[in-house]
Parts: sequence; C-alpha cells; structure tokens
Amino acid sequence: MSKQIAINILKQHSQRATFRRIAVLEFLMEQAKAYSLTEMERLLSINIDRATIYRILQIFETEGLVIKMIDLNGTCIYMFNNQNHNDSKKHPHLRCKKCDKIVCLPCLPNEYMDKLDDFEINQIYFLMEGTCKECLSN
Amino acid sequence: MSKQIAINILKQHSQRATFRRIAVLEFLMEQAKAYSLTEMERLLSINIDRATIYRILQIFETEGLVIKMIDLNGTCIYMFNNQNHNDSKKHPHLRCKKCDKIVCLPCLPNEYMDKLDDFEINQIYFLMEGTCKECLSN
DNA sequence: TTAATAAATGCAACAGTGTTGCATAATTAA
DNA sequence: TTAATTATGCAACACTGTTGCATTTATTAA
Repeated sequence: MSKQIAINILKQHSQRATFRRIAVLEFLMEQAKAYSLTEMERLLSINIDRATIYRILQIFETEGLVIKMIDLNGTCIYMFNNQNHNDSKKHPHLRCKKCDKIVCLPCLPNEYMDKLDDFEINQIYFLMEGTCKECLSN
Repeated sequence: MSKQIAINILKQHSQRATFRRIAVLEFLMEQAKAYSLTEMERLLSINIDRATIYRILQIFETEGLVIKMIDLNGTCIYMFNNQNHNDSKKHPHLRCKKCDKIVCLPCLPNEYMDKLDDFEINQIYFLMEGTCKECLSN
C-alpha cells in the first residue's frame, strides 16, 4: 500500500506524516510526471490550499524527495525523486506537454564538464518539452 | 556606429526603426548577456514602458533577432542572437548569476538526438546558472 | 511639405504564480 | 488528557506576463 510507504518515507526523513503531506507524496510517487502547484491543487482529491502545497514541496525538495524544475512557461513543476532517478549526476529531462510524463536523458559528456569547471555551478537545469510517442499516436 | 547597425538590421527585417526599438536592439547587441524585461526597463537610458519592451521583444524573437530563455526563477530573459551564435543547432547555455554573461555550450551528441526522435520536440531549453571565472576572482 | 493613414507606445488594469504573516487546527510530547 | 509545538487555511501582497484602449509617432500619398 503506497500510503504506508509514503508514511515510512516521511518518518525516515524526520518529517511529520500529516494527512496532507502523505497525500502529496503519494500523489507524486504514483507516476513519473511533474506537476505545478495549481495542477496539484486541482488533481489532489483532498481539500488543500496552494500555500500548503507550496510549503510541503519546499520541505520535500530540501529532503531530496522531489526534484523541482521550471517549465517553458516559467512555472515550477515538481517530480518525485525515486531511486531509479540518478539525482547525484545531473542530467537533462524531456517532458511531454500532453501527458506530463518525464523522461530522463543521459548525463552530460566530458566536453561539457570541462566548460562547467570554468563556472561555479549552483544550479543545472535542462528541460525539453515535446510530445511523447504514446501521445503522438493518439 | 552601432545605432546605424541596429537601424539597418530592423530595415532588413521590414520592421520600423523607431526610437525605442533601436535603443533596445542596440542595448542587447552591446554584450553577450541576457536580460529580463524589468532589467531592461531599469538599464535602458530612455523612458520606456515594460509593455513596450515586451512587445518589441516579441517582434525581435519572431524575427530571430533575440533568443528567449527562462532563468531559474522562471523569469524570461532575452539575448541578442548574433552571427556567431549557432541558433540553427540548439545547444545549452551557461549564465553567470553575477554579471549575466552567457556562454554557449556545444551542440548535443547523437545519443541525445536518438532519444529526442521519440519526442516531437517543439521547444528545447537548456540553461545552467553559476558564477563565471572573472566574477569568482573578484 | 503637409495631410491622411497606419503603426507604436504609455497607461491602466488584470491574471497567474510565488510567497509570507497570522489566526486556527492538528499533531506530538509530557 | 493537557500543554507545547507544528501544520494549515486564509488573506494579502509582490512580481511578471499580458492585453485594451487612447494617444503619440512614423510612414505614405498628395
């Protein structure tokens, strides 16, 4: 049961397992998609305020539970950071504009890393948006 | 004289060379940096409204004179698209958070392009933010 | 050069997202 | 169960993007 998994994750991170935090975490764990505050407020089946989602996601981001990205409209979107997702090595993402699905791309080759050494990088952000195969065929 | 160059560019693109358009284009041509609407409103030495800059940049983007990106705050930033800048082949950019300087990175390797074929990409957006060598040494 | 036409601009207003303070509700610890 | 702590909802605000409309500016025709 994914609800119990969500509770355990919160406990492991020394965070209170409240009704709303469980709901948000469970929602994001369900699929490899990224959502904005507004989308979550609409899609979550519980009553929850935008400010609450905002603060919950801030905590989740600090704890490394979610990855925050910015879509091409400039809106913040959040994705669950599961074990398969290689967060330690930064990499680009593809996002389907229709179904919100996120696909990870390989890490960057060395010719990039050399250039990056010139910078003191504090944030790397790569996002491509398009339409995925499944959505194209529908 | 860069003002005359700006006028010529506007004429080549069949756009009216108004006082404000010349100023905006000249400003962006001066350096390889990217600015937001608000920054331009502040930094331009002329009186100009945010809405006007907004509409001017819309035209410039359509004409391929500027490249629009989104910084890590979700704010749109605009950079002059000069001849050296290989716009036909999409590539990532590095931006210095202190001096706003933009550095182009190489085009993406084939292993990326293969994955991209699965998507019908309508927008590619890569941006990294950090601090450049010069700013680090100051 | 001037008048008529077309387009650009400023102002004001609004929408959407991010963000915060504060009173209240929920959770935890004693 | 009660006291202390924390989470939440509500309201408000800041900032950016965006648009309508009246006015100014630039272009075209005479």
